[in-house]
Amino acid sequence: MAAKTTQTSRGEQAKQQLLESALEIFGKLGLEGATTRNIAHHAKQNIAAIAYYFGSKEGLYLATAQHIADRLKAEFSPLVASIDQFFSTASWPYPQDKILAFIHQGLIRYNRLIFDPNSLHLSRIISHEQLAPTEAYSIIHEQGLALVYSRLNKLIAHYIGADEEQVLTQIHTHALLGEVLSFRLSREALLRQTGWDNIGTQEYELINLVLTQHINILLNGLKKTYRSI
Amino acid sequence: MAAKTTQTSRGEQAKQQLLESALEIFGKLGLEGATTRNIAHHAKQNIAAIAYYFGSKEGLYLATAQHIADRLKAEFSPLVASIDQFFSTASWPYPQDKILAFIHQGLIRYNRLIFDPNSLHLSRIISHEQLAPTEAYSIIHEQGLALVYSRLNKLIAHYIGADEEQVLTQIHTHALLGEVLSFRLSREALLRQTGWDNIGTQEYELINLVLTQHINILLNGLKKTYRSI
DNA sequence: GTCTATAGTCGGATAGAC
DNA sequence: GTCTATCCGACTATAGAC
Repeated sequence: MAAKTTQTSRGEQAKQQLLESALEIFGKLGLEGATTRNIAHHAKQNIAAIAYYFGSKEGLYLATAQHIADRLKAEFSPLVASIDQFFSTASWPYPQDKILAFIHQGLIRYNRLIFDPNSLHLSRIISHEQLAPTEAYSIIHEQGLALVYSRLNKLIAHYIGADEEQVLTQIHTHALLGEVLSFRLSREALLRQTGWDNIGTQEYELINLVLTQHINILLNGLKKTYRSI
Repeated sequence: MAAKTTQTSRGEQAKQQLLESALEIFGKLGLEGATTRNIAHHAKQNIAAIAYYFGSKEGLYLATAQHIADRLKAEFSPLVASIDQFFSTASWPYPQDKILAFIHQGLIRYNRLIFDPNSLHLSRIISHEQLAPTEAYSIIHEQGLALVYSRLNKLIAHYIGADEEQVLTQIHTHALLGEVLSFRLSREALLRQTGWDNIGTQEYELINLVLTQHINILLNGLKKTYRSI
């Protein structure tokens, strides 16, 4: 039994290492660019292990997508839970300052995730999938991104006084989230224009400052527009 | 001489067709995913033609980047020229409504370019390069994107009353441009959240409407902030 | 369960015919 | 200048030893 435990845990460990290396190397090189040799070598496992544990390169890629979805869920579920609780316990009209605080928390947490060195590869893969969606995108979106999008959209709708079901409202939400994402997705352009050679703590703080300001200006501006209708 | 002209033009045509196919296929599949066989076949040329005209697959990729930079230049140089002329002929304080109009023109033109079916592959390659920059990104940025970024930044600085050299100002510019880009870069997320199955004319108009509104709210909000300092 | 050796496939580049 | 045929390297997947 001791032997079995050791073997099982060794297998588990091999799987974990393969997954983490896959995250990194798929992130850097994309599905096509990455090779199973490369991933196996980086994970200090032999090439056959990938076929054994994940069936194929594709299987490993999908497992990586599931891993990303799980990470997103873990990262946002506490916030999502407290937002859901807020809406189910607070009574209408919901306190506006509380709603605004939730929106800030959500977007700032998104921004932090994006630049967290431990999650860098994660956002690379998500971006790749946005550009050229495969089956993996469904996993990531439905189990991960959609959580954040829908809550953020609901919060924004209630703050500016719009209908959360309306497409126009969803576009507002998308645009706002786009501000956050642009710092990751157009990272290279940002670096060149600012002359930065990296986005470290200082740069991150500046970005956060600007984002916070933009969120306030935009949401309060939209609120006025919707009120006046 | 007639023969020579014919041959030259045939060669030119082959080069052009290869370039256009490369744009499309590199855009769809990325540098790694695309194959020279695929590109040559799509261009109705033989495989050896790529090596002959562009030296290698890499050479073709760089030529594609140059092609993109040229397209960007062609698309924006009239606007850039009139902006430069505006700043050199108008006297301080520059008429604010004129500046705002230029900003709208720039961003809306950017948005149009992004969704123009003829330019779709172009923005795909740019996005790929933002995620994993190669030598090609330098060509695209320095000869194409930087033109737009710098003029837009100058306009925004003058409108909100900030210093165009300041990093903070550049971050404002980046965030604003990010709103536009997000509709392309996070296209898949947008489609899923709105339930759209494509971004056609109607959807494009809605996006434009929201963008225009956001630009006005944000810039006027920032203007107040900077005034009050 | 784990690993090595290899089969089978495909892609980029090139030699040489026309 | 243009094209076909082919080489060589690299990749995924698998068969079979341990």
